[in-house]
Amino acid sequence: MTEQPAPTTTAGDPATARGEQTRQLIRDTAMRLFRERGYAQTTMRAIAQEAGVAVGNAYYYFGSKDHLIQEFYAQSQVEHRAAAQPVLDREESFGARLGGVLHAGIDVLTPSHEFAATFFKTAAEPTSPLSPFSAESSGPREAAIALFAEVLDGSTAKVDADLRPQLPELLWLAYMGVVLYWVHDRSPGQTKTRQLIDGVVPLIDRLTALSRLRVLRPVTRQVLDLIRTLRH
Amino acid sequence: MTEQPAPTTTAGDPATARGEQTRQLIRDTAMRLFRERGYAQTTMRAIAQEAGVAVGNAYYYFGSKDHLIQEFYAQSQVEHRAAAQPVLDREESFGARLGGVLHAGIDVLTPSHEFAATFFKTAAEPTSPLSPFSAESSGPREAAIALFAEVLDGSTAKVDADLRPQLPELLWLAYMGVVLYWVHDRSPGQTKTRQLIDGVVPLIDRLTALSRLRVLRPVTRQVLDLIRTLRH
DNA sequence: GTCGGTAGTTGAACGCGTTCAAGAGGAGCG
DNA sequence: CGCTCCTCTTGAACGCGTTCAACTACCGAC
Repeated sequence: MTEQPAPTTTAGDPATARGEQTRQLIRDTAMRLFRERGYAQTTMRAIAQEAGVAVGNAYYYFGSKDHLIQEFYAQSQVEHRAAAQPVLDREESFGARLGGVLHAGIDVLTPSHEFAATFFKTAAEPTSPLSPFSAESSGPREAAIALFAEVLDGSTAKVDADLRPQLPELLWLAYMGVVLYWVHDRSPGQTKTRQLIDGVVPLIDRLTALSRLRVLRPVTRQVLDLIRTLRH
Repeated sequence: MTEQPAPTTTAGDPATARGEQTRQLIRDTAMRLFRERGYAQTTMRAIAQEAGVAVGNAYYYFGSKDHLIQEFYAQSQVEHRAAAQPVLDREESFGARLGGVLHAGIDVLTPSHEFAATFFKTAAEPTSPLSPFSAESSGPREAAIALFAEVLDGSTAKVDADLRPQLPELLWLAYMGVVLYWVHDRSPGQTKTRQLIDGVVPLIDRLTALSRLRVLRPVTRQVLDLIRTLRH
């Protein structure tokens, strides 16, 4: 408000237009209210009022109330990546890296558990741009998959050569499963989800190791063939 | 309307009260409109108008628009059970029984693919009574699990003794996974889902058989322990 | 028969997400 | 300085799901 207009761009961001401040203001206000009151209890009118703009103005920047969720989604992914860094620096074994990264993901999401629960409803709709499988979410999704590629690449694990290129995406899928469980997890502090991670990580560790075993080779092939078939 | 009141009950149904006809009328009208126009495009006003009742009357029988979905859910389960009967009568091998029952489930759902897609959004919300894991859905859920128990019991399959009691619920869970894939399946006629079933059934078949193998015994135990831990 | 109570029914009203025609503000140009 | 154009902003209005106070119809009791 009292700030001078700043000649065309504020920082090194080339996308910064005139209304960029308003965009961020609305986004931040929305995120705060979502966390404070929950998704359903936060009205677009309340967001606009708290941000000091008109209702329609929010719709100039965000196509719908649901689109505000996508901001949360993208933001969480960035925080997840940052929270995972120490783990990736510290750990060498596949299991420790995977477990650490999964726990880091839940760490980041934990403050928003209640709110995230209601928003996953929207994310589950296939036609929604919010679906983690949708084209609109490809940015955060690929960043997440890349994170799991780092988990694998930096580890000492030995994996079946055919399985290896598919594994990062499968790990991401497993992470989505963990998040799905977490969303439904009613246990205090979501302890069960932590147990799920601690239980499923050695399992994945073991299975990836076993994938090189001769007896299981046909099964491994069967799985990989199926995945290739179902690829879009 | 022109029907005589019928002394307290119509048939052998003890729950048949005065308004039971209205209830069924509203439900059937809603189901029809959902299929014709989709969930979001069907308004409560339209349902009421087509059924020839007031809007508020629909809310006397169904707590919300979402609750109408639960009717669909329950109805689908009954149809699934009926469609599975021939398979259970005919097939003896575990794989054929499981595959047949999974295909039967998708068969039943297929006419409602578009509508079901939007309604799964609501089902995914943990707080919703529509969630397949919720207490309110326990009826259809347990019926579905019982169906998969029949798949197993009537088959010639030999399964690890510790795994066996858990398997029906796991198979139901796998079915939920298939349905989740089906909901997102954009391929014409949902062919990919059919491929998923055909691919995943021999896999499950193989894995259950392998569960008795000595090398895999520790893994089997690990999985079962985890499941027991995560049970509510 | 009539009278009370419950089950069933009504539709106007509320708050919500969303739309849109109208306007405000500033940059570039003559 | 005035004009134009484009970005940004406004708030009333729309249709939706949902609520609720009021009303009606019918059954059992007396």
